Amino acid sequence: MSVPKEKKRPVKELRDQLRRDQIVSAARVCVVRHGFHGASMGQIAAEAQMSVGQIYRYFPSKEAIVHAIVEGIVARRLEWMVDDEKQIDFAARFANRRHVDASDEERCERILLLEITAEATRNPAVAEIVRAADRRLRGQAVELVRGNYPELSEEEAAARVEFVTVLSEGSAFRSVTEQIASPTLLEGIYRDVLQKLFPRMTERGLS
Amino acid sequence: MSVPKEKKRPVKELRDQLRRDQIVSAARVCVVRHGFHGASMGQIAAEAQMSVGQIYRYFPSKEAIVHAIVEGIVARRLEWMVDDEKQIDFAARFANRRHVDASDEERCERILLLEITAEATRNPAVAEIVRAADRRLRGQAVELVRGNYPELSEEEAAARVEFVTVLSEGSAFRSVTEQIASPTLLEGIYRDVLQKLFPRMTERGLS
DNA sequence: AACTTGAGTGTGAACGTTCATTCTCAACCA
DNA sequence: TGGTTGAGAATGAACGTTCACACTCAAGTT
Repeated sequence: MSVPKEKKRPVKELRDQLRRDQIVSAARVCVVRHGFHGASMGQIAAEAQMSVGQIYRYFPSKEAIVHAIVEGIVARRLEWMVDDEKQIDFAARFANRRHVDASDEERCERILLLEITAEATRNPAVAEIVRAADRRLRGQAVELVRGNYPELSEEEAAARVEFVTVLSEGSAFRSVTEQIASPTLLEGIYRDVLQKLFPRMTERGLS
Repeated sequence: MSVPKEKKRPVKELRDQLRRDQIVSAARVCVVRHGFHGASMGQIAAEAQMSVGQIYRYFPSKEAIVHAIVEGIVARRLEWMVDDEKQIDFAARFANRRHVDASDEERCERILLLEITAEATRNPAVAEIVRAADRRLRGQAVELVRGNYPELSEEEAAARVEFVTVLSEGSAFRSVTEQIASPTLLEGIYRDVLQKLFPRMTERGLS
């Protein structure tokens, strides 16, 4: 009885994972459209092109889907920072990121981050996921900075990282509402500020 | 028949306004606790210590209450900036605002702003209220800056204002989740950056 | 002074929906 | 045939909203 299982499990699990991805992806669309509480299972099912009951075969509850979305977002933020090819570039990249008319995908990520932050203020489980990711992200960033700027104390590095994070999230959140100021000038300011915080960065980073 | 009415109208309208304030205030509490979609009329009524039906005497719908909350927040942001006693001080004040453990009231305002920004990404009416307030706020700030820094072009002033706004909203949003970095160091960075953008500010502003 | 009136103020049950979740049952492989 | 996969009806709770009905109280009528 165990032999056939061993043979079939891998393909089944792969398929299941694909299905879960499909559901999460559909849920993301619905959440962007209607918010965490506004997105109904019916809408998610329709978007995923399957029946409601089907979804419950892969997720125990709506809450679990929400968690999956949250985990996906924070995971992407982590790897986005880590695999940025050249270490400290992330700061420069962020400076440029803004105002170049973002792809739909990027816009969704920002809206979802907004939604998640709001949800984290009242949903302890979500808050914990966000906090955990935040800690890892921060730790990694501080390590990176200290590698490039050994003269900085850990505290100083942490403060600068926090500042850049504020800049990053602030610009992300503002970019989902209105945007008027000249991108060129604004980018100049970002560059100046980041240059001041990370002097050796721009030599490589802004190419 | 008209004489008694004329005598009673003012007091009635005052009382009605008080009532509306009471409802909005209760709704704010519920929205902070459960989000715009999560807050139910029943909860709001309980919080306001009146029956559900009573609320509908003062507001035509839940949506109307949401609008009232949004308008309250953006109005407060506007006047908060305007009546800041000394013009450009708002930037300095913002630099200090962070990390001094905020009052509950301030925390609520931030969470609501978060909620509103999220709602604005999908509710056109809310989006328009936010946009309108944003335009007024930005206009006012740019005017202020140009008064103090006539050497700046309007575009340059607008870009600096936008940057400060990003900083302000970014710090507000981040302060509702986790906060680790040293407040002192972080404040130093804020000060440096703002000093660079508004050189004549700190002489007065940070006292 | 006692009574009637009627508008204003209040309640909470009821309505029609919609929600998340569960259940049923047919179709389909092996 | 037995286990998996599919759809979608059933369920009960909760939602926003409405409504019928009570209470209050000052003005008007005897």
